[in-house]
Amino acid sequence: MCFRGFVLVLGEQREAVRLFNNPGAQECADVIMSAASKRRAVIVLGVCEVSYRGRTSSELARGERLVIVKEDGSLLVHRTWGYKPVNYMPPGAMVYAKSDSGSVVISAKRGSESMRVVFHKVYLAATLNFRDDSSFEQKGTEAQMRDAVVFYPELVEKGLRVLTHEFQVKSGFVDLMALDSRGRLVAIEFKANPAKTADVNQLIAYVSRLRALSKERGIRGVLAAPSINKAARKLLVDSGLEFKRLDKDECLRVLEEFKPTMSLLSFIEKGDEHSA
Amino acid sequence: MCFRGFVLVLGEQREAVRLFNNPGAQECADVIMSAASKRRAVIVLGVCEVSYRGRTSSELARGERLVIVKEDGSLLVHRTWGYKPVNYMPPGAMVYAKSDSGSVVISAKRGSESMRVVFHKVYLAATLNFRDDSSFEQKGTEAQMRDAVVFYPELVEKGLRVLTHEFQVKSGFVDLMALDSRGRLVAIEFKANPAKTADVNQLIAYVSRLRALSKERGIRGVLAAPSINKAARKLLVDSGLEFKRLDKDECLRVLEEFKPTMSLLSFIEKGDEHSA
DNA sequence: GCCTAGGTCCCGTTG
DNA sequence: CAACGGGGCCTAGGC
Repeated sequence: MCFRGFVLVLGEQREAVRLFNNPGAQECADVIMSAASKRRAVIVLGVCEVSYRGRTSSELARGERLVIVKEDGSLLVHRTWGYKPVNYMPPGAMVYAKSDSGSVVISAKRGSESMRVVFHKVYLAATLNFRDDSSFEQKGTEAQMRDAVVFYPELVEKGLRVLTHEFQVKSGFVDLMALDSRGRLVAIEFKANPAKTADVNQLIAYVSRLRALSKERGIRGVLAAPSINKAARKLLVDSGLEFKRLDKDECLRVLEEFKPTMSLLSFIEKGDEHSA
Repeated sequence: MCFRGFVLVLGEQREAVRLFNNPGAQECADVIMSAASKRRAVIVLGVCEVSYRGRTSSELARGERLVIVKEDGSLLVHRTWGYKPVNYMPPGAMVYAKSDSGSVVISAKRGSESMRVVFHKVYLAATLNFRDDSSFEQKGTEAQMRDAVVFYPELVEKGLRVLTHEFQVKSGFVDLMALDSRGRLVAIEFKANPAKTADVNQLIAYVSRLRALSKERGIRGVLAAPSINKAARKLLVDSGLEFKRLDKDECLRVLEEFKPTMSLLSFIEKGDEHSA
């Protein structure tokens, strides 16, 4: 069965998808421009080639691909394999489409970068009038590990008192500054993933900076992560720093437990802001 | 105009795209499973919710989205904005689809990670039988900058002689080792992008390692990049290291010029391998 | 605007 | 297999 050259409207109460089957070059360009003006996304399936000039430059010869023009100006060229788009523009690009001697030319500009997709044949174009206002909730991030320790410092060690977070030193930001039970400063760096040498280097830089600042020799550095690789552990220990295994799930349990308190705290903080 | 419930085949000589308009849950699941068995990509437009468990965990409530199931098992859930998929599985996932009480459930597993997309309504499914064997060529990478300097060391400075590249020290690999006109060792670190403090830290680690190894105090460290940010430059200079501006385009010109020589060299190297 | 750091980073390369 | 570094990284948050 092969139908050609008509438009389909899909969606029950509303026109969520409008399909253009085997559109001509001019029609396809019009569809893209019209969607862009209404801030709607478009997908295009067909035979194209792509060139990019900007941070590097690249050429992609003719092939069949899926192109997505999104409502924020991002532009993705996907092959039928691979996580990443083979070519793209991040959000914020100005996207234009025109017909040029039988081809559809989509060009995108963003600062000093530019991209050009030339479609020699378009099998299908579809404009998307999508509703999607759901929030995306994620659990188990590095920030949440840090929050868990703020609320329950014993996750790292007994007697720990939290001083501040995101403490700025010359070489960056220390995730958490605390005092241990013997009154020594502790710089804590959290990693949600197995700690690597780069993470240790980061902690080394922070602690050496802190030691330079305070002349206090007793400053401790703790790398808190679910695990640490061998080379990293050796470098850590050789540098006089410590590793503390911190389980993501345990952190999440703590956060769940402290949720009421957290809400209360956030209420109090807001109150302070008003009275300040 | 509103057509419902038929299949469309697009593509001139070949069935490049097969469209399923408003498919039922069972039909859609079958389409996905059949495409998976033939290693073909599928796109699905419709109303879905997504959950993910793995390195973190996430929930995405109901909304209209584009889902791409690729032939290598990667699975992307795209909203109508943003460069990145809101949920995804990288290549290598096992993807299954089934119909469950009127919904299409797509599940993907990959090691300890799993993802589940439930479509409450599918507007459109399309299987892609795409041909795309074009190579993707990119110019202006860090490796190419290094190669340019190997062939024309004067890009960094007069009288420089290249010794080796990717020289391993404890803290990593020095991009390029060379001797300057006065016989001093030079460690060169290339960056294709504006150099940051992290890059300087890397070079500091390398040079201090080299100095420890050779006891030679005259070892120089050079950071070669198109530009360097202020803080990084200060850290660099304070650490007794040097910055050399290296233009990407200039490097590319050099590579173009030396292309004949490079081919010759590669031929000779191959010959060496055979004779070795 | 720059800069810093996280990411379900992905991805290739190498030991 | 793990480990390491690059990426047109992208993205969020500070300043």
